Amino acid sequence: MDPLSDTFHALADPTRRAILLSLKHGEKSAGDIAKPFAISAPAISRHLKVMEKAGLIDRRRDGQILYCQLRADRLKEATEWLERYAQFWQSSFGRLDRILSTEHPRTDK
Amino acid sequence: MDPLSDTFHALADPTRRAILLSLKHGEKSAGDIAKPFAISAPAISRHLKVMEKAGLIDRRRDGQILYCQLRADRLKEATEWLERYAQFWQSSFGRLDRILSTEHPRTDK
DNA sequence: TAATTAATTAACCATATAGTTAAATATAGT
DNA sequence: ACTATATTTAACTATATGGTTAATTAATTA
Repeated sequence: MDPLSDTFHALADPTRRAILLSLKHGEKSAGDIAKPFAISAPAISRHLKVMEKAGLIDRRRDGQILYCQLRADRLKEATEWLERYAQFWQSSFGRLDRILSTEHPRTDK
Repeated sequence: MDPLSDTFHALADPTRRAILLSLKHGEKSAGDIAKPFAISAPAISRHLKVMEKAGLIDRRRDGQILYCQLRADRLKEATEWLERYAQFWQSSFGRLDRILSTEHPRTDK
C-alpha cells in the first residue's frame, strides 16, 4: 500500500486512535499501552505493528521493554492532504464555495 | 463503525482519494467519475457508496444521472482530529517537543 | 539453572474488502 | 413498444482484518 493509504488505514480504528492519543505525552511500553484496553496482548501487539508500518510510531527496545513513541511526519502528511479541502469549511460560506465551484469550474493540479 | 473510523477508512484507498479530488471543483455524475479509472462501474459504485456512508459525498439523482458532490463536514472532523497532533510538527523543535513531553508528562483530557 | 515477565509468532475463526462478470432496475429516446 | 444508457444488485473469488488461545523468544530475577 502507498504510505498515505497506510496512514489513513492505521487511523481508521478506534483502538489505534486511542493508542495514539495515549502517546501524546511521551513514550510508553507496549504493556502500559495495552493496560486500558480489554483486548489481548497479541491484539495490541499487532495494532502497534500496523502503526509502525504506517509510520505513526517508532519502537525502541530496552531490555524486555519495548517503548513506543509518537512519530509526527506521516500524521503531518495526512493532515496536509486533508487541508487541501479546507476551503470547503474555512469561510462562513462553505456551501456557497461549493456552489460557485460547481458553476465556474477551475482546474488545480 | 463510528463516524471517524468510517471517514478514515474511506480515505484509506487511493481510488477514493482520487475521486474526492476529482470532486473538488463541483459535482459530477457517477459515470464521469468512473471514466479516468480502469476498474468496472460496479466497483466505482461501491466506492461511492462507501464514501456516502462516510459522509464524504452527497448523492442526488436527476433522471438516470446520479450526481455526487463533495461534502465537507466529515473531512473537517477528520482534519480537526489530526490537528490535535500539530504541536509535534508546527514548531521547528518538533523533536524537542516530544523529548520534553516524555520527561515532563502532562495530562490533557 | 529455574521461574517470571514482556512481547511476539503461530494457528485459527469470522467478517470485511476490492475486484470481477452477469443480471436487474430505471430513465430516456426512437 | 423497443432500444440504449446509467447505475445498482447479485453472486462469486481472493485477500485482509481483528480478534482469540497456545506456544515461543528473550530478558530479568531468584
